[in-house]
Amino acid sequence: MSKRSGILEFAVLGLLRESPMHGYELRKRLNTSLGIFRAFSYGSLYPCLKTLVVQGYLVEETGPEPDPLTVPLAGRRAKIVYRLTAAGKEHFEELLAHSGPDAWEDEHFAARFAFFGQTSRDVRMRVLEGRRSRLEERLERMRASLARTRERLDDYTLELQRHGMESVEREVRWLNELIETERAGRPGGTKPQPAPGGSDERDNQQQSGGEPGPRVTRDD
Amino acid sequence: MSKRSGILEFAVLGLLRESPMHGYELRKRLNTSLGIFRAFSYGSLYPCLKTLVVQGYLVEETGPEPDPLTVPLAGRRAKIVYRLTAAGKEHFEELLAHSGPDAWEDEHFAARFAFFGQTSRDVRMRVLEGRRSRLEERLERMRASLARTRERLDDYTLELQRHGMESVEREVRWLNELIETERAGRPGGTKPQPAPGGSDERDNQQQSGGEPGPRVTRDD
DNA sequence: TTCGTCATGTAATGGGTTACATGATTAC
DNA sequence: GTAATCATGTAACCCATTACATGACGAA
Repeated sequence: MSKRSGILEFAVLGLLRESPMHGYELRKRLNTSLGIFRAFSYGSLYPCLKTLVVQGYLVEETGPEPDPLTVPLAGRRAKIVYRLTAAGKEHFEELLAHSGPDAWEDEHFAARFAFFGQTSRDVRMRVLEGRRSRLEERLERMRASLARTRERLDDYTLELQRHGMESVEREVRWLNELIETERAGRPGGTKPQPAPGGSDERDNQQQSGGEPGPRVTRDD
Repeated sequence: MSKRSGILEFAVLGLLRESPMHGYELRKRLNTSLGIFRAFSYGSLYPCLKTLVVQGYLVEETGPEPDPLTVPLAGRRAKIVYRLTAAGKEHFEELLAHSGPDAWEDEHFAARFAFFGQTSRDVRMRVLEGRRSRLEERLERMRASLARTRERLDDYTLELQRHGMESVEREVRWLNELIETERAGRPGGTKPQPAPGGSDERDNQQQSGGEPGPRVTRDD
């Protein structure tokens, strides 16, 4: 009942950091706005919110203060709006910076990336570089395994491996570009709240091959 | 204790179809040879094997028949070699053909693809096309969501979505090529046991952009 | 004789899902 | 007044993981 450590918690804190919301709305944003996350269900979202409240990272606010005078009904079930506390904000900051051992895995990385707009540049750099080196390890192992088993596998398996490797390679290139852009960006050390003006030189035509990593799954 | 329905079961059956193996070896092949699968742990593998035995899809064979005369030791703990039964083979075939609702998701698809060498052409076609239409649905939703929220998101979120969409688009193109190759291939309807001779015209230079889909994760 | 690797397992836990149950509000 | 969708939740399960425990076998 206490150990919440998943993408969901992270994403909830991140979204709530931008503005208070109630559960239903939260879930929608999880599925659509961010584009990255697989569709979390209410079955996981609501319990998660509860424990975050218990931990003191969130506070519930019952209803948008509808002026008790105009709404005399007693048992009126109101929307529960969740607001991030100071402790919650701090906790989120820690999660961003801390970078546990699995922080570079696909979904964890995607989740972090999704909140880059709220992240300081040095943390962004660490995340991007961490992800990159994780992918490079992956490539290493794939290359090794491929060399070991070459010719002993049928064409389909080979094609699958080749395809997988290319995907990873592409993502590495993508990361390289992002890192370079990041390096060249305004040297200001922190919080570019609205949006990073950088990365505009090259328009969105077709170069700059975007790639595989960030998992996109179905929303509702 | 009865409902085994995961990638693991599928992969185990598929690997065992090629040849009998014991658990330890099985796990290694799961992690490396196939390249696709995330590293399954013994904690999931062995229980899985047990239930498959109970279900009659596998039989255990204790040790490689080391000739009882030469090895008189009584309690000699032997390797347990698992062999696919006829029922097991049939079951695997069903799983391949059946195509439940989540059969087109990333890992399920990758697992199926990994056994294409043992799969009939029409099933291969169905799998590839199923995957493709699933991805196209995904694209549809992504485009819609992007159109809805354009300009209201910061550059990073946008970049992430763009990147995600490109990944999906690339995989669609990859599938298109595979499907075309499949269509053009030898018209023989079934089991190209060793390897499909097709898809050789275009060498592995750089066209035919391979892409994102099949999840590759770390092995041990 | 000790270390690494092969080899097999179990118990507790984790992070999520589905299916279900309920009720309020809005649009027709 | 009824259907869709907004809104909140619970219980049971799923598929896997980690950490742990055991032991055989080969090579240094």
